[in-house]
Amino acid sequence: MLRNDIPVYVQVRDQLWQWIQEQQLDSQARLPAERELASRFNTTRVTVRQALGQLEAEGIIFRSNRRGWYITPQRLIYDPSLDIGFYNTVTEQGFTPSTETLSKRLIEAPSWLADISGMAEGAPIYHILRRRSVDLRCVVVEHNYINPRGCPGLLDQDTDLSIWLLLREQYDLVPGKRNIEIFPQALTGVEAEALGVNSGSAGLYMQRLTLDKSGAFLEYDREYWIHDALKVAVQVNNN
Amino acid sequence: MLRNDIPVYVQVRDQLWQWIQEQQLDSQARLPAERELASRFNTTRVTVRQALGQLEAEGIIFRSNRRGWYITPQRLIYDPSLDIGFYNTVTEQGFTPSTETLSKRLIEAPSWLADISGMAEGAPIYHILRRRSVDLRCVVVEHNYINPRGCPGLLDQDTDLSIWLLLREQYDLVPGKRNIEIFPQALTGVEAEALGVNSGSAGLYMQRLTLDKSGAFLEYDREYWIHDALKVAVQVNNN
DNA sequence: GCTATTTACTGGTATATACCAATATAAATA
DNA sequence: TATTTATATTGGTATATACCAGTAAATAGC
Repeated sequence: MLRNDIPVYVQVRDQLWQWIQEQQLDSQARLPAERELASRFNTTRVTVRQALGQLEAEGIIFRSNRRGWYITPQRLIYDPSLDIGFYNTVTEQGFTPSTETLSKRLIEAPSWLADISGMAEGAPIYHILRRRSVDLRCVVVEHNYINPRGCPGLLDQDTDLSIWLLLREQYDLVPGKRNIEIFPQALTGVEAEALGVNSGSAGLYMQRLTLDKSGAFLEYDREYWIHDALKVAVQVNNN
Repeated sequence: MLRNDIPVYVQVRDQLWQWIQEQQLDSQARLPAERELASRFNTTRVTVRQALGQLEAEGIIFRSNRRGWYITPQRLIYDPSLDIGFYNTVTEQGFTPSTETLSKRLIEAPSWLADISGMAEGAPIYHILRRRSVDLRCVVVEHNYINPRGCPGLLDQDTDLSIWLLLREQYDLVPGKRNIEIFPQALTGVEAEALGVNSGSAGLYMQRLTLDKSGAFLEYDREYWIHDALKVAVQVNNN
């Protein structure tokens, strides 16, 4: 069975992948324990973990802290150029969203935020920190920084749903230009902890700077996504 | 020095990161050998490699096959919504680009490409496969699928530079609507091999479907990026 | 001075083993 | 029945060791 010219962990990876397909395991189904797999493939746990790590990198499986390995759900398709909102995006694709507001308060703009937003350093800005899940799996931690001008009392509202919906329906604020940045980045520190993953896990960072129709600063947000949870889809029309 | 409540590999990771900053190592500078680091931190190579793997995930360092670990260069800032092209993007940011055309030929559109492009299955389509580097480091492998209508003889041109430049200047083709998809994905198979990285390395997948002004299929491309090589920046204006 | 060969070194893979920390389950207790 | 406690199981971390494969440097030969 074992070939000499192909590393064992690659063979385990591929056989495991084939086995997953044959079993037609459901999303979030649990894999056998590492020790069980090690004996089944007649190798050690170290090598099995190397194979599991590869399947994790490919987005086939994910780990839940000391509970086991599970089949990764389908990626959420997400368009950061629109203001549809997380809740609608998730439900429209047949998943169940949930949001926890971890903190919301009025802060004084630090220098980095002043630079980005064009506001004065120390100016009042709403800061909202939320953790959002798809089918009970935490997928993103999100920092929202919102210009309070035009939306007084925002923090008294329920922020477990869409902020964009609030801004549009309650305050009549609509976005104009957006500046989006996206790149892969490991999850560390508070973000990793909030998402319940190991520090150093693969992630996707996405930030958005949104101005209103008149070009004034409206909102800036930083999102830390689990690497296998989403597919970014943007429609662009360059004239 | 060693604390009991923090994992050794985390301490090694953080001390190594601190050391890198203190040394003010240049981009692409080489780190000491793993065995050297292991003895310096008084631990084993396995643990050192765990720490190195974390710094790699964070984009601090990268590995070159059996040659060693190096400091990661700054990310390339890249706007896939424009047709500035790789060459100009890289040079404008002070780096040195290079491109190798690995293959270019006329193929018959397979069903998946027909579905995406709206062309008939089996219809002729140009396929160009290129590998592109920044400062001699391979960063992306790119598949271009181009509608030959409007650009006959494209394959006879030099494709080591910008294809968009060719399309615009030689054939007067300009892009209209774009549909972009981006998500983290491990590099495997031919892409990993072409980039000279291990199968299963972290990467970023990006695809673009571009239509011309009249809405006809112009180009579709699939790009496989090294995870630490770029930052995607998109400007959007939603009206 | 150049080329080909050898040698040393590097990261890559693999085994065996051990203990820890968090979780889930089973058993005991109220 | 509900709650608490003990136990088993799971993944997480760590050491020690060995050999392999590709790269780079040193050496020998011309």
